[in-house]
Amino acid sequence: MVCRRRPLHGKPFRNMARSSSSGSDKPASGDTGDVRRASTRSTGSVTLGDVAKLAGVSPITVSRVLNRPEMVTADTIEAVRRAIAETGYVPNLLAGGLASSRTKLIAAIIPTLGNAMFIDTIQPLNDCLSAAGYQLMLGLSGFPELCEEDLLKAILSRRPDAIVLTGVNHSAETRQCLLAAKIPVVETWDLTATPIDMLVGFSHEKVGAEVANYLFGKGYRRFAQVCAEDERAQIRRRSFEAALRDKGQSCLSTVCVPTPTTVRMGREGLAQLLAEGHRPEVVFCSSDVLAHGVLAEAQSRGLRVPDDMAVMGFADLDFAAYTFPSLSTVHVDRAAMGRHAGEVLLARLSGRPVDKKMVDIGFSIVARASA
Amino acid sequence: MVCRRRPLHGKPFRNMARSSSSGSDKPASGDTGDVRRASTRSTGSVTLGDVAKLAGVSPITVSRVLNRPEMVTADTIEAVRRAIAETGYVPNLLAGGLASSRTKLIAAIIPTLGNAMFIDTIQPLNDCLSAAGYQLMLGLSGFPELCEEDLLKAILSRRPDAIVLTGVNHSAETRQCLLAAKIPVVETWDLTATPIDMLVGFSHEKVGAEVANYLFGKGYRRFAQVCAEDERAQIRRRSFEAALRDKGQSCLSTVCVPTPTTVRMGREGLAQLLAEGHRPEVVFCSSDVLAHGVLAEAQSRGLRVPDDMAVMGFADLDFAAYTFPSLSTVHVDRAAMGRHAGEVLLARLSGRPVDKKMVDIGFSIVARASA
DNA sequence: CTTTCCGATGATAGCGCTAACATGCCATCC
DNA sequence: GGATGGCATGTTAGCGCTATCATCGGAAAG
Repeated sequence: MVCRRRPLHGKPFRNMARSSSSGSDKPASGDTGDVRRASTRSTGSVTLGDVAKLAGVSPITVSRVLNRPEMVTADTIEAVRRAIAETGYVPNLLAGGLASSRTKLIAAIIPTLGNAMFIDTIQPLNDCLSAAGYQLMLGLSGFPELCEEDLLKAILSRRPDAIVLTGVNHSAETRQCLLAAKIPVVETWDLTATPIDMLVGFSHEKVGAEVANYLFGKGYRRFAQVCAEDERAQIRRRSFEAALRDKGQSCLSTVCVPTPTTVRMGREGLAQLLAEGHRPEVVFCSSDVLAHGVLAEAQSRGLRVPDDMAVMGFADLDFAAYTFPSLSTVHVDRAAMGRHAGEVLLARLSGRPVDKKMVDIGFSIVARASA
Repeated sequence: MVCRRRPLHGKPFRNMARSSSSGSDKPASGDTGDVRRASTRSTGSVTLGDVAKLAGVSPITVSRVLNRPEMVTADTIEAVRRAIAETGYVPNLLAGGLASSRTKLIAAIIPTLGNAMFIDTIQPLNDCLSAAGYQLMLGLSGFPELCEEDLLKAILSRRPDAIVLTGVNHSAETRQCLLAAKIPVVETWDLTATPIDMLVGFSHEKVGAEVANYLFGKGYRRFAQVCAEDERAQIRRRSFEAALRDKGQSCLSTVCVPTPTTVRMGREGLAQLLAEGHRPEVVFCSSDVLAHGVLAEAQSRGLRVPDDMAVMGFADLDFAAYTFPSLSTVHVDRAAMGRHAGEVLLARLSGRPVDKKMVDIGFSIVARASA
């Protein structure tokens, strides 16, 4: 049943004798009595060597079956596969990565899991990478970009083959670490003239300006905002205000809320605006989640949306088209960002050239019922 | 300025000579000319040995400064820290993990990132673990539990120190792998009489039954459901129906939708129920997201909630209290599940005994405006 | 003053894997 | 028929780190 291997090259199969010094070693009395002296450090788990012994080949051949099967004949593969199944061997990627300097690990740093925006980028990134045999490791920076460097070092200590970052503002030390690691880097969710390596994002400045244009064009004049404290949201907010000024308008008031944003913050944000005595015709929110809260608060007060007050969101999250009334927002192709990041990384890692190192995926205003 | 180390024990400091065979090695001519002959495989990055040389100590001492500083005197630590900063050394956890069989990596498998329920468990788990110096690695199984085993093997090949699973239904092979890995395991989000190792969850059967009791008690009689196809949702659904039967009632209709659930599916689910000619008094949804969609669809049709139709959700996601009308639902302390999982793992990993290997964290009905 | 012990540090030998080169076999070529 | 080359496989030597035990100097004990 078991495919017995011929003794290749007439040499008796002998391996795993790693104990004695590399010079002339006096063989153990029986020669075949190659008793693997249980090292004090042995972990006891099945190793590639165990599989090799069972299959009657050398360890490197097992390694090849797993990593470069095209180098091995069909029946060797068969014998090795059988041995792997029989032993329940699970490769040790720590050892493999250490030896080859390739870990098949790609890290992505996002601010939080609590924001569906980033998740929608990560999911396709993960799909793309795992299809190519890479594993994605997520790092959560928490929004304050303070400890990004520590997180990065923790991640780099696992020697990922590449890394995906959210945002483009990184400390000098962070850039330094990344450069020193000499691995492909993709920054996402924003644009900059000075990317570390590769980049896929869109202009938050333009978003703010275009939203201002859109709302102004629809005839709204009394503007307010509920805006998250995160960096990119603040960029949108400022360019929104700047664009209004260009039209001789201004923003009545802006309520700032912490990140990640919640529906509750949206409700309380509108409540605060109204409590301050403002009666905005339209509220621009830095996320659809906030917009949803504003919508709920408006309804609970009997305000009709958009007639009494219009609401504009950002991101076009999956629910935006299905709230009542449906949410006008800014569509960002988050999945495309993730896919693109995955593709350029895979290209780099397989040695293919990457033509466009910087990609602006743009955005579009989605006019629905709420504004 | 630099704290020069005395030559301990009068021996000249000599290390990193790893090239020649272990037997008698003829020293390079000048003795001090210990030129590190660039190996063909050298990765070029800063190693612990480089730091050691700069600090004037042995590599193992640097290792101790990083991992067990209590074994090292204050000024040695100081010298090593300085050398680390100067060289920009980033430890290689592949090598460290390989040597010590401890990776400081903990893996968690969840079905999807698209469901806020699981995220809310993962976030506190992550916080808890990273505070203890562990890193969390997420694995996404996708809902069909088909390839869980492959994912698990990919994860185990990185030799995590422990693993967190979602759900309790695992294939025989999966259990086998886990047992063979000999690491702590926590199953979450469900209960079972036969956990692999440790467990923290709640009874989905009881949820279904109690929701039936609650809604029946409020006087509703015409029941319908919109229910995700996932395993645990189906358990809730069946026990909901069983409990209704016990009261001589029945469920008019159940619309099943794929996972992860979206607001859209909720809207379409209610639309389908109504199109089929049902006029339920209350709709029990397998997630708050679906419930939110049902709410929106009801509003868009001018149905008053809960007067014309009541809606019940599940999970008590962060928005549930802030929709309009606010959502009656089943509260599950997802964060506590994550914290608990983290705590028992950390206890195990630090050798402390875990008294309660199985924990039922329970749930509670939250009566708000919608039902 | 010697012995004992302890705390700080070092030398050695792997952890399990793969890069790089070596080897043997066979088919092909002149 | 020997040289040539290509292919499948094997041997050797690390990858960078830590477990383990050895060692050393000095404090405590006798």
